[in-house]
Amino acid sequence: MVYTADKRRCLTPETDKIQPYGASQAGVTLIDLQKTFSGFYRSMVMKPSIKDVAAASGLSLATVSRALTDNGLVNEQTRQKVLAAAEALGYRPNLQARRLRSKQSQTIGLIVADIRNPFFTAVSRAIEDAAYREGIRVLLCNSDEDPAKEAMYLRLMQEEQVGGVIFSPTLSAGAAIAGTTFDFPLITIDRALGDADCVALNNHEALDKLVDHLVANGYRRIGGLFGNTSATGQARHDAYVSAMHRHGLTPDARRLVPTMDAAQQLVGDWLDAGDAPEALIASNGLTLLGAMRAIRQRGLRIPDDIALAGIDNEAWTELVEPALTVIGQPTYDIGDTAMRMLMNRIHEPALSRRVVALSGELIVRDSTRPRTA
Amino acid sequence: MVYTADKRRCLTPETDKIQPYGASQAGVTLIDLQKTFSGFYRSMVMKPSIKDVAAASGLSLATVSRALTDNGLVNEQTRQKVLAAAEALGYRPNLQARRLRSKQSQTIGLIVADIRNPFFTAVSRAIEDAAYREGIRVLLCNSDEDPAKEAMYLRLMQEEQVGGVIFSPTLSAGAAIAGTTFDFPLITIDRALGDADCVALNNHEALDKLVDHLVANGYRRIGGLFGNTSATGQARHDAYVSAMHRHGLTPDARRLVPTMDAAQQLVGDWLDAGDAPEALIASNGLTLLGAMRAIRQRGLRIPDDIALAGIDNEAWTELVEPALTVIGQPTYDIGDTAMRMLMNRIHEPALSRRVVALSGELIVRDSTRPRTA
DNA sequence: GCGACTACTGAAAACGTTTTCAAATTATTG
DNA sequence: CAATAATTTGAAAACGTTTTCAGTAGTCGC
Repeated sequence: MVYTADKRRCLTPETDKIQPYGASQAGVTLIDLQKTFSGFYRSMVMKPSIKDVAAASGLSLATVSRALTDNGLVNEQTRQKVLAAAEALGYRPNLQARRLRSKQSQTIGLIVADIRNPFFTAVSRAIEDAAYREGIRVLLCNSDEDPAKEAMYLRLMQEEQVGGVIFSPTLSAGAAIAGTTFDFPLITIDRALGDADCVALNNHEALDKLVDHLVANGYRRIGGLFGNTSATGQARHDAYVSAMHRHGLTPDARRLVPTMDAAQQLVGDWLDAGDAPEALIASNGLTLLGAMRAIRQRGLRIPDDIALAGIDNEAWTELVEPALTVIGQPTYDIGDTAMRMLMNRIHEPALSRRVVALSGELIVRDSTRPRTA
Repeated sequence: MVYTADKRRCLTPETDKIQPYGASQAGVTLIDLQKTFSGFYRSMVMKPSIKDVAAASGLSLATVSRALTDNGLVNEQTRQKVLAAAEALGYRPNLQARRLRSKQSQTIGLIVADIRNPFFTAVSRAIEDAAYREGIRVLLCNSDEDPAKEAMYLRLMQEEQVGGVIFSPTLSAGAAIAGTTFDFPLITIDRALGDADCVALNNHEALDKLVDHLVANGYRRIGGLFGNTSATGQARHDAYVSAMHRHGLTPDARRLVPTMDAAQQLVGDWLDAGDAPEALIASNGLTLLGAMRAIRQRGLRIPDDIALAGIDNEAWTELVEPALTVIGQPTYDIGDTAMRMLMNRIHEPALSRRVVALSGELIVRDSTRPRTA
């Protein structure tokens, strides 16, 4: 039996009447026929189902199903027979049917702001490694920091009956999904959200390290650049302010949409205004990049005119001249931990909320050399 | 009715007997109970199905189904009634059931070598944008250039009944899947494979541009670094060789595993050996990075001691000192085109093979300044 | 007012599995 | 050896949809 997209058109009695064929133009009919007989990727034979395996092995559906999935509920000899028959027929399970019946999708969702952000790329790679190790699929979505998209994707995850979701929410996500309960556990990464488990950089410690380092190297007027779309921007901002106060210094923080262009614009204006700080901390890779470009654009020297440090140890930070001092995030660890926590919570839903703060590593490079002036 | 993971344990007669509870330690029993009554994310009521919507609206299953999916097969008034009922009940379709019955998974697969490679990140972002625009899910897999993983993921895609797969195969993939036919169309990106549609950079043109540019700037002894795991490495190598010959120059190409570390090692050895070329072309972002590091490590000046150019206009290439001359790949275009071709082929399976070569852009920067020596 | 068509609806089958329930067989125990 | 338990199997129900098929009501043209 041939299974093609247009099977109906060619095989059902309804279309054996003159009318449909007569009504269609010659060209269309031709294409239809080609489609029908093209063996390029549609196999010509019906794919074997568990039923066929049962018939071939002389056993019942139930037994075959058990042999193929369970472990130990079936006689080893029988199991081998089933496996052999399945192999011979080239049987492949239909995951949709399996999921429908078993109510287990073996799938998790991963909603990140933008996969092009190297931080998320690294994290998601870790998540995927862990997932596929456990035979779990990952559905990846980009929210673009857009609360509407976030809500849509969360709804989608419901429909997909995912077992859980790992998520980096925007600030507004909290309000948007407040009160909503999901059929799956939620683990947030990088940013906190409501009462969901969270794994993120230890922001307080990270900003402490950066400020301490800059102060130790003689900088006093230290400015900060923090994202205004995420709880993390907020957390880093607060940590920066308190670290500055601890040193008896006056914080000078600017909040912005965390994109390269916005940072370049903002830092440019800041520099042009003439009240530029002695050192600048950028709270993520993109804003650090924007800041660097703005400084370069104006022909200023780092760190002599202005020192620069940031968060996210991206490859380029080491290659630029001068190399940039950064806090390296344990990206792979974050993803791996998130996945572990998710698996754990799926099995033990009642655990109380856990927040894991992972330490970043201060990587000192030339952009924050001791102040000479 | 409560649906929890351990429903069976609490409700079936089998476990109402003393034995299981008696056998378990107190702690375990406690956790089980917590799980049962935890409303944290498992909703306490059964999710409404299409059946409930039918009951609520006083219509049949069939009509409700049609109202929810079809367009025009149902009276508009009826449709509104259904929609209202669905809304009131908070109905969400079960995608597994829908897919099982309709045999349409509305899902495509995306198998890339490594999502951490910015090239693939950019491409996959384009693919996902296009996919979600069409209401299609994307299943992302990293093959790590491992033919065994590739084969495994392709089999997985079969089981997922995906509508199609976009794939960046290794060189050996061809041999591995030769003769195999899939139930879905395959579009390869970046690299060719068998008779599958392909969309990639116009490698010949790209290498021509690079070599021409270097020659025009006075370089003669131009070395090349090319990956040995992909058809693309091969294609770029061949294009390089023919471009060199066209100029009457002797090619000096090295093949390697295309990773940063391997490139750094190889270029380091090359430099140490004393026969380093005047200019070096690296065939992708990772090898370019490795080459840059090796050159830096030895304190050599670019381009005075050795000029450097590559393929892939990654953000860092512009920021390093000196900025690097590269061929920028139309990454977003590649993904977008691949998706378009896939959709097209799903609808018209019989089309003959199409290979799309997109032009890259030569971005001239300081690393290939005219030769002064 | 009749036949033919159209627009709409519902009952029931189907999709390919897993799971339940009960039965049959074999092993274990006192 | 009888009684009980454990192991292994199969028939049939279930999962939540879409699709087929058939039917009913309304409309149109003559």
